Amino acid sequence: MEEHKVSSKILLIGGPTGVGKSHIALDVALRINGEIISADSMQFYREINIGTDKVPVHMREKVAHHLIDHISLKDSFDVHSFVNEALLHVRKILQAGKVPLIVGGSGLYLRILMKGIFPMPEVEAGKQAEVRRYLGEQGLCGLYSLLKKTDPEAAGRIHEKDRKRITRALEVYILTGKNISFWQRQKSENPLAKTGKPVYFILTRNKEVMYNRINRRVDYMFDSGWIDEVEKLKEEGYADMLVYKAPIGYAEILDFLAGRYNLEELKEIVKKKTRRFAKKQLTWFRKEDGKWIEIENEQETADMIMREFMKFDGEGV
RNA sequence: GCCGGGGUAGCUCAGUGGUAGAGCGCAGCCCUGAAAAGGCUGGCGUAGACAGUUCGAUUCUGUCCCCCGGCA
Repeated sequence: MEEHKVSSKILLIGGPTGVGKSHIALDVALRINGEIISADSMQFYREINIGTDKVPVHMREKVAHHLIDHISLKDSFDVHSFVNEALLHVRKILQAGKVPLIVGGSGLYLRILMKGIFPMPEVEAGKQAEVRRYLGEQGLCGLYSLLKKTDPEAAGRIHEKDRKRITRALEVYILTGKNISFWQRQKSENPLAKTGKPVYFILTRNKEVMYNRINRRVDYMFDSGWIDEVEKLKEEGYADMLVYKAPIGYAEILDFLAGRYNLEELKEIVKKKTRRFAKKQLTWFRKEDGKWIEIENEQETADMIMREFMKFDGEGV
């Protein structure tokens, strides 16, 4: 308790792809003696680089960045693992007397870090895979009626066509003997608030500016050898994993390599998907209770975050 | 110049004698253990222009304009 008085503030920075989170976070981290924890569901993977707009090494040399390149595409990873690992880093950084900055665009990860995730008994990975495989073979209609029977509450919340959520709910029921609604009613565990005092900023830009930045960034990725990266991954046998994990652009480049479309079409598709992704992120972040900042100038934004963060004493933002 | 095909939503196109749809785009939204994933919702547009037939034309007829293919 006492040691939290000194400093237990945790800075969170979220926002859509391409707004400039990484640079601003680095700037702030340098000034407040911070370390960065990535909340980006794709920068975790060490095999994919160019297309994830990964924080470059020269930036990582200035400030420690955690949860980047720490797993392989072959590993399975999810929100639950993220929360555990992120909290581990948060504690370590606080203990070292530094400030943790959690930065990324994966809204779910940030939300769960703030609000916690419901507890569920650990299940054997092999058994889970088996159940998933079984459910994957069933017809959607049947799955949904099974859900209605075993968990009417969840069935009311989940759309009948949302196969992923229906499968997850049923998987929990089969593996634990209790339906997902039961587990979701249990009190959440691992809230970030137990570890420190989080301050949450959400960075945006004017939409037109944002879309222009995305278009330019995609062109730059292609100029930087993105296609070669994918070709090499394909040779190394990662094609299936790229499709499965679905980082934007990778599956599309595989299609391009297979002759499905030309370079110009490929670039257009990737830009379109990225723009749509940014829009989806915006929708997600609108619901979060962080402080919104529309970036006009990165320096000013960093200054503003600094000021607000220093002022912050644990109540509100 | 002649012959044929076509001009309908931002794009590609469907369809109907009673003033129009579908995909994509775009916009909005949902989301708690695969999340850069998964799902839902949203279409009044001078129907190329003008004239005619008709109670009524985007749909039929004529003229003109434009696009595409073939022949000269």
